[in-house]
Amino acid sequence: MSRFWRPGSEKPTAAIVEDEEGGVLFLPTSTSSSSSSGFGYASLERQRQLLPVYKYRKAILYLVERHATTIVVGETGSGKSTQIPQYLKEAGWAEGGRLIGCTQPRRLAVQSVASRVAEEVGVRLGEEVGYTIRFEDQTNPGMTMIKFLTDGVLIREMMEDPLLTKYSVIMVDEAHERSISTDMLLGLLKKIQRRRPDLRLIISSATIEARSMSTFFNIRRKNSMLESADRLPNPEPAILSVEGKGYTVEIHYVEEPVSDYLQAAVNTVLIIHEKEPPGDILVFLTGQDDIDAAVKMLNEEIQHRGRHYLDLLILPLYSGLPRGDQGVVYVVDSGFSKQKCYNPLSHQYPRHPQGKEQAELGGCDRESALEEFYLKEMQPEGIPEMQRSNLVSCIIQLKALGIDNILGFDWPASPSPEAMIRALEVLYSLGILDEDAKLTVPLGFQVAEIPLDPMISKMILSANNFGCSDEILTIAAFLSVQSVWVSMRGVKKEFDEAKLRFAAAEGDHVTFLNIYKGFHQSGKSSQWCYKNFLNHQALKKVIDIREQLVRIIKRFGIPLTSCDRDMEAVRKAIIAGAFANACHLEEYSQNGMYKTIRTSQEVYIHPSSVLFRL
DNA sequence: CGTGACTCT
Repeated sequence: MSRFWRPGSEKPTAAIVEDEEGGVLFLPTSTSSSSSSGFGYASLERQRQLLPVYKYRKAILYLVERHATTIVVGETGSGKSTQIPQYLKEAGWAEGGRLIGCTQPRRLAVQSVASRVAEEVGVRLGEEVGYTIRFEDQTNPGMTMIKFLTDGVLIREMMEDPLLTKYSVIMVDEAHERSISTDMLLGLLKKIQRRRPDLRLIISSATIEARSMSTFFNIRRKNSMLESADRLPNPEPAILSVEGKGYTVEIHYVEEPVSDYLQAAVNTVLIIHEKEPPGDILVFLTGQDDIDAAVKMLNEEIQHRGRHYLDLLILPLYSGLPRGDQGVVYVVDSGFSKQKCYNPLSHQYPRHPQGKEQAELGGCDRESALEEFYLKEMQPEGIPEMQRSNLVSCIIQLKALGIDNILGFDWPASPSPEAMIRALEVLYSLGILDEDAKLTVPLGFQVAEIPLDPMISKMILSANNFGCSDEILTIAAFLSVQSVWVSMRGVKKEFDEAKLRFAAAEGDHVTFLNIYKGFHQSGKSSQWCYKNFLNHQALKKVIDIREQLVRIIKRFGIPLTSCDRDMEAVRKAIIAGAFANACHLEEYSQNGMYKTIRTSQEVYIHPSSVLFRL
């Protein structure tokens, strides 16, 4: 390896341009804009050097040394996520037992980036290079130098260590996604920076939202600090733009809008398989049900077409599944994504969230009018999630970190006062906050420590009064996974029968207890799940969450007690947490209409409930 | 008779 630039040594000779906001902007010095496609069988080291980010190695290290915050803008594929942490380690940022942290919004990304980096560094995952996600800590204290983690885990770590003293640098990746936890993390890191001027932040983003990020992180230091200012990093953020992708991307558009986007995506996959050279194909769809449906459709096609379709291996990939291997060549992007939209007054999620009526689809050979549509009409980013979400969990976490003035918190995107007040109301009515909006003792602090929706946490803590913590922990774990039922297309009758085997007259919560019992008796068998139309993966997650909850309540000194068949106790505990959602049946309604007590909102029992039409 | 946005702790 050639020489590394170390912090404190002479600055690199790259083109530096002062930008209007006082940050430093590096422009690419290389004139060759050619991008190589594919890395062939080059060595790992050679592959690293071919990544676009490699040209900016010195610049990045220089900026991180000199600036408290560095904003790195670069397209997917530039190598930011895998390379920058390694550059930092090579430059000495992990020396003296310090950690280089790199956050990702999703668990899958944490695992795959971490294992790639471990491979490049040439170490076993979990040693010098590790990762932490919920239920899985692959780090070795005293040994780990680069640690990948979800931003949610880093926020949790702040409860133990509010200034994150173990970290010398924290890189927040995918900041352009503006997820609740990323935005919250950015706000908290800004606060930490005031107390820890030595901490370096790297904000990594795929889009030029860099300017607003830069304004957000621009902290004016007080005069009292001027004396030591020459030893401290510049508080004004630096912006660095990484040009290039590292591989070529050809984009093809459909010529006309398609009526069935799923069928169109499936057809495109078949065309690529038939006509293009071999390679893995990644298809982006909006959710688990569409993914499962597409897998089924493709497998049926393989059955029909036979022969040279038999080597087509169809694999689903979503959060609920274990990680699949990488190595993608073709991408089919349906252009649709699902978003939540929260109304603080009605507390409802609209069934059809805002979105484009027409989808784009890669795969055909010619450019078309739809390309223009794609470029003009499809917004790259929407309203940050923070501004369209229920803030109950978010507020309680900030409170637990000692941030009392929620309305005055410095958010990257401030939520509406209505949404904040609604969340404060709910927390107050649950007894989690007092009249001064402070966490109550012990309830509020305990709720903050439980990694669940505060309503469910309240349910758990109330269960102690009714002697049913055993049952309520099971119910809480079920309420924390998507759905334990597998999606059924075409086998409705058998599905309904399977469900009836577990159905309880008391409702869905008690039904969960029956499923849990059955799953345990089966020895957690996946065969048993398959027979009963249950999602094995989801039930294993229920077990994991339940185990985590058992550990937490034991720490609080709450015993695990069962009420046996006393479902009255279970119902009382549920109501203690969920009373804000109480409704009453409209007596004269023909169609089983209920109205919420709080706002007289019309509601109906969901068709997936065991109480539907009873 | 008739449905379920996606993450994260």
